[in-house]
Amino acid sequence: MSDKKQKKSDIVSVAKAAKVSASTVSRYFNHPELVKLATRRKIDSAVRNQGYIRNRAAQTIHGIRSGTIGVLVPTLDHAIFAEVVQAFSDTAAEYGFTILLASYGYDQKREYANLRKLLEHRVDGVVLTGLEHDEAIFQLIDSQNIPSVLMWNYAETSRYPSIGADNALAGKLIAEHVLSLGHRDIAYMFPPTTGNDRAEGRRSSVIKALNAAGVMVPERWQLTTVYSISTSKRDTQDLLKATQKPTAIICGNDILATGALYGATAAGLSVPNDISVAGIGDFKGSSDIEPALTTVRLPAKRIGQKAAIALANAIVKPSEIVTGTHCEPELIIRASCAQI
Amino acid sequence: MSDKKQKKSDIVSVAKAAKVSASTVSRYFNHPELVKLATRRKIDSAVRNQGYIRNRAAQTIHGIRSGTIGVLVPTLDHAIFAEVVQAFSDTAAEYGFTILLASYGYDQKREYANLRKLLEHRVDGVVLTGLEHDEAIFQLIDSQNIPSVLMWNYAETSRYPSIGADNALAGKLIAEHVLSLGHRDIAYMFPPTTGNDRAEGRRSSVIKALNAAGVMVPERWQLTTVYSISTSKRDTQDLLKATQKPTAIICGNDILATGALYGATAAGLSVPNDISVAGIGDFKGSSDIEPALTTVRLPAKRIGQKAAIALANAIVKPSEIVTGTHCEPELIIRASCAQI
DNA sequence: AATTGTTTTGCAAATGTTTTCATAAATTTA
DNA sequence: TAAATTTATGAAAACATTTGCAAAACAATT
Repeated sequence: MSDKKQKKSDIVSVAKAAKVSASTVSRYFNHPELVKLATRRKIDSAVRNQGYIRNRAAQTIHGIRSGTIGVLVPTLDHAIFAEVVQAFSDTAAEYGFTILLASYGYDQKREYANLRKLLEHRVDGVVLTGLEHDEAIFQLIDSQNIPSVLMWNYAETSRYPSIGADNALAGKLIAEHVLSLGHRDIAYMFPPTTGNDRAEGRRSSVIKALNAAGVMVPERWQLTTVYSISTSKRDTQDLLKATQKPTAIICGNDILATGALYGATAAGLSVPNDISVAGIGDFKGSSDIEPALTTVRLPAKRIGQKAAIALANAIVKPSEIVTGTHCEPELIIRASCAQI
Repeated sequence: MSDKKQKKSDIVSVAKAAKVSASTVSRYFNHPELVKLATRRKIDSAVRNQGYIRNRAAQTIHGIRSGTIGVLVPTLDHAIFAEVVQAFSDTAAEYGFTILLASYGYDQKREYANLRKLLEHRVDGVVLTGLEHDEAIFQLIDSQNIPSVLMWNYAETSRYPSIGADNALAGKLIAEHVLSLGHRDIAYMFPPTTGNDRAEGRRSSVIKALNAAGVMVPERWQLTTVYSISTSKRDTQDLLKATQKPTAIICGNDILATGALYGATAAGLSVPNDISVAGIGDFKGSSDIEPALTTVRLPAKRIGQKAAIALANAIVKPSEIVTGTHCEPELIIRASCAQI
């Protein structure tokens, strides 16, 4: 139809067509109240039949905001991160921002490289996942002085404002719940915690709570298992082959807990009669599984939303200081844990 | 440390520090082989201690590639899309591209608006999810003539090259498998199919295969259920309250199938002895659930990778034509379906 | 040492916008 | 109706780069 001369249309070609100057067209987009209604209409139709699309890059060059936010996550392959990113992206979109996404697979080198890429694109702000990052990462962000927030975890004294749940608290909640049911022979299973301060926070607080109650977990019952149902199922089965069995198993996340549940069942034990299983996270299927999983809810959606709001505000009004927000984890008691 | 004068450093300040011209610095980045080793080193150190980060926006303005790819997905909240995006993003990153992500929640209006945003950022290419999209979307992409691919679904005659699985084939595979086990009283459960050509393709081909075998599914057994384990569990329970029960239930995806499994169990039936349950997708947990789910594998990871490769190539060598790729769905026989 | 060829470099124009400042047009006031 | 305001528009500079072209530097050949 309006192929014109194959030339991509720019602001001046629109201006020509509307018989106004480029400045006016620019104003039409950025400060429409400054241009007369009649002119506005002329421009409007010119824009339309040229199929003109503004070039964000050209504005960005002026130090104007790029309208993008950089999001750095370890992986999208864990439902919980996908959920948090989804919520973040939806909310950021309401503020007119588009998401520049990079994942680094828990690899600090890649995280740094990805951050650089995002900065090359002049993102208006960045979100990192978790509290702890390579010092180089913080320095890089500082040097560019753009707003940034840490999401997923919360701590009062984080390097940047953090919006998330206190993982240590989550660990404490579930450990104390299991203890309160009378369990003393307790195993636990966590993912590898290198470069993963979420998991580490949960783990150490679970241990602390258990120790505080005088419960020492024998080494055989301290499992480290990659994030995968099948692996945790297998590891649980192995664990339960021994004659000495724990009466409860606390898992670092609901994926592991799901695997543990299956593993226990496969080992011929009944949950929660023979053994209790607890998770952390309250993932999507956790309430529907049989038996429904006792866990601690980490409000992923809320975290994503709040993080987006905080960052968008920080970008729009750079003067106001952003503060972190604690999205409280919540103990969710279901059927997979029982009184001993 | 090297705060300099708080001024963000640009190519000329680097040039000054290295005592060369801006052009040389530009070449240092884009065509390093054109600059002498000694000069390269001078520039290198200037870049380092100024903490200079290139401005992609300023290059993009020259019609040079922006180094970004726009990814449009309905939502990240379905594990399967998260997985495909993750694979896409990883592979695209290997080619030096960063992902500009937008999700539209199956809303065509939002999909169009998001696409416009991506184009404003001058993405070098776009990926859409699924084969069918509003005509306006195709027109918009055409008008910008940038390469684009459709991922997730495959069809030989799609509007743009498609990289994905043939959903109709997936539906056929599972339906014929269930039929081959001798089932004739078959129920099915699909998500709402408006704006979701994946689900629609599966649904109609399941129906076709059943009809071809002379099986008519009574209206009561044709369920439409939103993507959620709890809903599908409830719907399944309701379905199984009637005295007339199907001997098998075919589900449009593994989430629904998981719910169906739980629902059947909750209704006091044993899977697969009393009733068989089949899914489509082979999601992460599907092999670990008890009983393990019979399903059709849609190779999400492979699809994401191949789509990224195809698009990256299309961007880098615009002359070569991109062709679609069929990533074959594969029947995965596990324990949830049995001979009648 | 002069000539030729090659490799490096710098200058200046170009890219698509926004914005400041000045001017023109429209509106209000006297 | 002229002067004073206010509102709308345009010209040109600015933004951070890239690139074509030409000059400079260096190396190789006579």
